[in-house]
Formats: sequence, structure tokens, C-alpha cells
Amino acid sequence: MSLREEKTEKKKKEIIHSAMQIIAEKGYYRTTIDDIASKLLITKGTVYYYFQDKQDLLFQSHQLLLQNSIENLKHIHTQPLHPREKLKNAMIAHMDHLLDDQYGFELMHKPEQFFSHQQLEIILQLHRDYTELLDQLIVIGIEDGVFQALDSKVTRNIYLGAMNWLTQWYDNKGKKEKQEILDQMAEYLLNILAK
Amino acid sequence: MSLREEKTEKKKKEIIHSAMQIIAEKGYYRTTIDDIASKLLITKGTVYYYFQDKQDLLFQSHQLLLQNSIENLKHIHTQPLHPREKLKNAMIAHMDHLLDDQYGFELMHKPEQFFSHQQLEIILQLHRDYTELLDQLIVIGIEDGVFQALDSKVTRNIYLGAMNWLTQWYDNKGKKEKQEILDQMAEYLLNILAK
Amino acid sequence: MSLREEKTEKKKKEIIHSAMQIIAEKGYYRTTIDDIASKLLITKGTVYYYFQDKQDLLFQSHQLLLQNSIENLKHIHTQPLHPREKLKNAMIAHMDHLLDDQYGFELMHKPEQFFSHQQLEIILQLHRDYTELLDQLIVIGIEDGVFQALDSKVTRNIYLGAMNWLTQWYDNKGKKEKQEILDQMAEYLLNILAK
Amino acid sequence: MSLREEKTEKKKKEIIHSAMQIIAEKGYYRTTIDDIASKLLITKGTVYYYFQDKQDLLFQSHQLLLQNSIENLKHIHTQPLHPREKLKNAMIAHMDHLLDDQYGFELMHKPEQFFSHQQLEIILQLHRDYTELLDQLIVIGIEDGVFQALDSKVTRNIYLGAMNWLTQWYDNKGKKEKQEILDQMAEYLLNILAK
DNA sequence: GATGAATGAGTGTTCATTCAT
DNA sequence: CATGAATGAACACTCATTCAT
Repeated sequence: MSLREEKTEKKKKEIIHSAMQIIAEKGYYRTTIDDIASKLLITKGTVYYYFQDKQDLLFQSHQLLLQNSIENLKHIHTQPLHPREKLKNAMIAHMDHLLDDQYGFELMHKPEQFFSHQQLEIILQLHRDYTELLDQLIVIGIEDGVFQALDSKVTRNIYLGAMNWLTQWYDNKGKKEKQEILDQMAEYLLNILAK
Repeated sequence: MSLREEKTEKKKKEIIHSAMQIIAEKGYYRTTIDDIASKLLITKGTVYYYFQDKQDLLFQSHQLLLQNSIENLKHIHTQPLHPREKLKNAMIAHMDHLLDDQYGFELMHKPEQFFSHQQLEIILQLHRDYTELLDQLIVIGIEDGVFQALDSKVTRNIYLGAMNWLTQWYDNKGKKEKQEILDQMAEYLLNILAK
Repeated sequence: MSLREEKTEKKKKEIIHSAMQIIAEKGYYRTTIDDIASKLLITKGTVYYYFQDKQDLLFQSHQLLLQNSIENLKHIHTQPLHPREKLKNAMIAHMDHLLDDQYGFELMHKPEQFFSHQQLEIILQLHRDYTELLDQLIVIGIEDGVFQALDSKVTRNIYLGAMNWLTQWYDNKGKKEKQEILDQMAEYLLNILAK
Repeated sequence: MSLREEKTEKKKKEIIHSAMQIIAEKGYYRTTIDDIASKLLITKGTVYYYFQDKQDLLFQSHQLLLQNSIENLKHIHTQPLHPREKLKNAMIAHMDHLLDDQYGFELMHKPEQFFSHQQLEIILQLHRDYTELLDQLIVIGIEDGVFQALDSKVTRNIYLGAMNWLTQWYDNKGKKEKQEILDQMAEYLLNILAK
């Protein structure tokens, strides 16, 4: 990658980051291109220089987010840990990521409303990749006899729902430490699979 | 209530129902008043005859939904059943309702973005009423020694998240019967509290 | 006039009166038929029973107002007074009327914007009748040698402008009594014609 | 001021001028943003690029008008003329301005109906500044013994009313020359203060 | 006579998008 | 590369008006 391309890439990430923050706060429809631009002290036109349109910006943001999450999961897969610990780590990483970047919740809900057909294909593939990795953690645990032999897909969906919902009720001014809550959540959820 | 008032009330409910369906499909911001009206073969003006504005329509819809859910839960409370069965029934009723009326998911996410301060007060109170009733079902089970003594609030939030997420992945053309899925979901979730 | 017609006439005047008050406060365009109706605890439909449309209501109100003013002036004409006193009385009556019924000021400004062609004819005729009567009071004074021989039309327009402007600055909570102000205004204005 | 800012300023004034003309003709409420835009062969959107909303456009127009008038009056104050001539010049300038830019009459009537609280503060202050300057011209004449010692505020209000009313009856196709009429008006009005 | 319900044309406003410079 | 200016398609909302009952 040339220096120029790197610079471009860096600028794009800046814009994506700014967009993600504002969309997380205000939601996709309430966020204007102006909001995103003015936060970075640039103009609307500049955003259009780097992205085709609002949808494209959203798409690239979402894609980046998912790719990062997948990388995370892959990394966890490679670690030499007990299946229960691996799954627990995956869940905690998921929630951690979610709370840092509250963004995206809106988009996980009916993504077909936000993306074009082509984009949707890619997004859904990434979703599948992510859930696949999650499923494997469950399946491995079952095969190892660590977990009950439940339906891995239903279980995974329960996990995703419960974890994603965290942004609704997590109170960062609450008494408990964040890590304590995430740990508790993970433990409770692991109860489902416990023998 | 006079005949005329009843008719008005009926019409309002018709509009609310139409609105709920379209908002469930397309989301609040993509739904126009025209969409809602033309589905009922009436005009925009008529919608405005019954509701102050788009927000008011949304508010009244949401309020009605929550009130119905609360009634449901209250009814379950009065039934002479084992705590485990009560909680299971409550969960199944929640999910059943959700799948019938997919609406509302979007709104549960950051309701402060959709409602005025006054409206928000009312909505949040109804939320509290609902979760309170759910919590009680958990607490009673714990006190009766049927459930583990987990944190009822965290457990309840796991339940709500997992259940609300169902609309994301439930496939009504899938192999399994709806009732079978709901039962399975409830059973898995009850695992968390199982001794 | 039959009893029924009288009742109708009375109701029309009620509506006209209500309309005049609100239009005086809020202006023609900011006043809705609903405003006028609800002040009288009747419905929009009822207003349309008595008047063809908003314009018609406005027209009839304005017409009534002008007719009353003309009657006033005619009455002053018949009184056995010194020309200066007659003119002064006419001015004070004009201002008195204006302050009671602040209405109409907006309409005197470019009436062609408010009325249909036919209506305009009638309104303008009434305007002419009124100014004619005012002019005569000036002319008589000049002929009697009481006033300077100024251009009566220009003088009359000065008088009308100065008087109609009163609603802009008259402060009914001010120190001076209303009658005192009106007297002072009239005296000052008479200075113009004074020899 | 940069070239670009100057261009922007120029464009804003163009729009203001267009708006003032149409509002003078049709009144504020009958004037649509489309009217204003299409007169300049631009689109509605462009108007909104330069002004926040219709009210803002109105406010800025009115403000400009008043500022110009105040400048005029200040200039007259500095001239080495007899008090009577100064006042006469001020009156003629006022009327001249009014006839050129018929606009604004509607707004002087109950400005609180057109402007926001903040805007109103500014507008009223400008009104006060203007009338203050007018009052001074009267007071100076009185102190110099040129005028009768009448109440300067009442006199000023008579002057303003009579002058502003001119737009109602001035007929630019009439026999008399404009300057002749304005001179006559001023002379008649000065009669009031004449000893 | 009176009303509640319904209408639809009109208008202000927003905002993603384009493009010449 | 970046920007300011301009656009126009949408959309929420208002309100005079109509009409069946």
C-alpha cells in the first residue's frame, strides 16, 4: 500500500469512527452527514469524497466492526483453554466490544432495511462467519462432554440476544464494576449449557 | 362510553394497528404517515384527526402494547401454578405476543430518542411495571426454593434480551413448530435458574 | 323579520363578534375557524352553517364595522355643534371605536388581498362613504372660515393614519386616562387646520 | 471580509430584497418560500441554505430595513440645518424610504406575532433607537423655541402613524409629483408644532 | 340546525446528493 | 483534495372546506 493509499485509509477510518459514535448516540436516521462531518471539522463534501453515499459509509462501518469481532473470536479459538473458558472469554469479549462501541445494535435489527442487496450479502456472510465461530465453541464443548447436548443454534441465539440487550440496561454509574457484571452475565448464560 | 366514542376508539385502534404493522416492517423513520393511512384506505388528514402527530401515534401504540403485556402478566400471576410453570408461561406469552406483533423492538432501544419527556415518563413507568411483575415470578421461585438464588435483575435482563431477540432469527417457515421453539427457548432459559 | 330570522341574525352577530376579537389578537391568517368556533363552544360546522367561508365571515365582520362607523359619523353630522367640535368628536369616536375593537387594522391595509372582487367593491364603497363624511367635516370648517384652507384629502389621510396608528402605541396601563389621550390627540391634530 | 464572504453577503441581500418585495405585495402569510425563490430563479433549498427559516428571513430583512433608517436619521442629525428643516428632512426621508420599499408596514403592526422573543428584543431596540432619534429632533426644536412645547412622544406617534399610512393612499399615477406630496405632508404635520 | 368525521391541497422544512472551482 | 453552493425529492403537518347523519 502506497503512502497515499495509507493516508486515505487512515482518513476513512477517522470518518468511520466519527460516524459510528454519532450513529450509536442518535441512531442512523437522526444522524446527518453534516453531524458526522462537523464533528471532524471537515465538510460534507469531504465525506462524499471518501464514501459513495450514506449507505456506503454505514456499510463500511458495519463491515469493519464485524471483521474486528471475527478476528477477536478467531484469536480466542486459537488459545489453549478449556472449552468453558473459551466460550466465556468469547462472550465477555463480545459484550465488552458492544459496550465500548454501542453502535450497531440498531443495525443488527433487520439489516435488510439498511443495506443494498449486494451489501447485505456481504454483511450476512460476516454474520454467519461470526455465529459459526460462536457455534463451534458451543459444539466443541458439547463434544468434549463439558456441556449438555442442547441445540447449539438456539443456544447461540439466546446468548446473542441476552448479550446484545446489555446495552439497554447496563448502567456505567451503577455499583458493580463492569468486569463483574460481564463475568456474572457469562456465568449465568453458561448455566444453560451446564450439566 | 357513548356509541360515538366507541366508534372513535375503534378507529383509533385500527390506525394504531396499521401503524404498528408498518413500523414493525420498515422502522419508525422509514414509515410515513401516508404509508399508515393508505394501508387503511384513508388519507393523511384522517390520521391527524385522531392523533396529534406522528410521535403521539407512536406513543399511544407503544402504550397500548405495554398495557396489554402487563395485563397478560397479571393474569398469569393469579393462576394457581407451580412457580416454574408460571415463569415459563410468562416467557412463552411474552414471545408469542412479540412474534404476533413484531413491532416495538426498535422502540425499546433508546426510547428517549422517540418520546417526549412526558411521554417517556409514562412509558418508563410501564416498563418498570412489566419488569417488576417478571422479577416477582423469579423471586417467588427463589423464595420457594425452586430456583437458585441468582440476582433476579440480571436474570430478568438476560431473559428479556434473549426473548426479544427472537424476532431476529425466528423463521416462521422453518421446520419446527412455533410452540415447539417457544417451549424450547423457555426451557433453556429456565436452565439458568435451575438448581 | 321573523323570529327565526332574528335568531339567525343574532347568532351570526355572535360569531362575528367572536371572530373580530380573535382576529384582532392574532391576525387573520393565524386565526383558524376552529379558534373562532371553540371560543363560542360551537363546532366548525356551525360556523359554516352561518357563513359561506372564512372570507365571507371576514367580509361580513368588516362590513358591519364600517356600517357602524358610518352611522356614528352621520349622527355627529346632525348634531348642532361648532365645526371644530364636530370634527373633534368624530376623531374621538373613531379612536374610541378602534381601541375597543382593535380589529380591522390589518384589513385596512391592502384590503384587495383579503376580499373577492365583488366584496371589495362594497368595502371600498363603504370606505369612501366614511372618508366622504370625514372630508365634509373638514370642508365645512374651511368654508365657515374656522379652518385653514388646506387640501382636505391630504389632511384627512393624515388624520386617519395618525388615529389608526394609535393601536400600536396606546398603553392601557399607562398613566394617562384614555379620554385624556384621545382629547390630546384630537387637539394636536386640529392644530394642523388651525388658523 | 473575504471574497467568498462578500459573495454570500451579496446573495443574502438579494434574497432579502426579493422577499421584501413579495411580502410588501402579498403579505407575510401569503408569501411562500417558493415565491421568494422562484422570483430569483433559485430553489427553495437555496433560500434555506442562507436562512434558517422563514422567520429568520423576515427578521433579517426587517433588521436591515431598520438599520438603514437609523443611519439615515443619524446622518440628518449631523447636518447643519435649522431644527424645522431637519425634522422636515427626516420626515421626507422616512416617507421616501417607505414608498420605495413598501414592505414592513404589516410587520410594524404587532411585531410580537412575527418574531421570536430574542428577535423581538432586537427589533424593539431598533424601534426605540429610531423613535429616540425622531424625538430628539422634536425636542431640540422645542428647546430652541422653534416649536410649541407639546408632548414629544404623542407628537412623534402622530407623525409616524400619518407617515406610515401614506402607503395606503399614495397613488403613484396621481397628478401630483411624489416630492410635492411628501413636502405637503411634512408641512401639514409641522403645523402641529408650529407656534 | 348542528356535528363529527374526513379530505386534500398547500407549505415549511430537512437532508442526501451533486458539482464547479 | 476539499469546499461552498445549490438542488430537489420527501415528508410532517395545517386547515379551510365538505357532507352524511
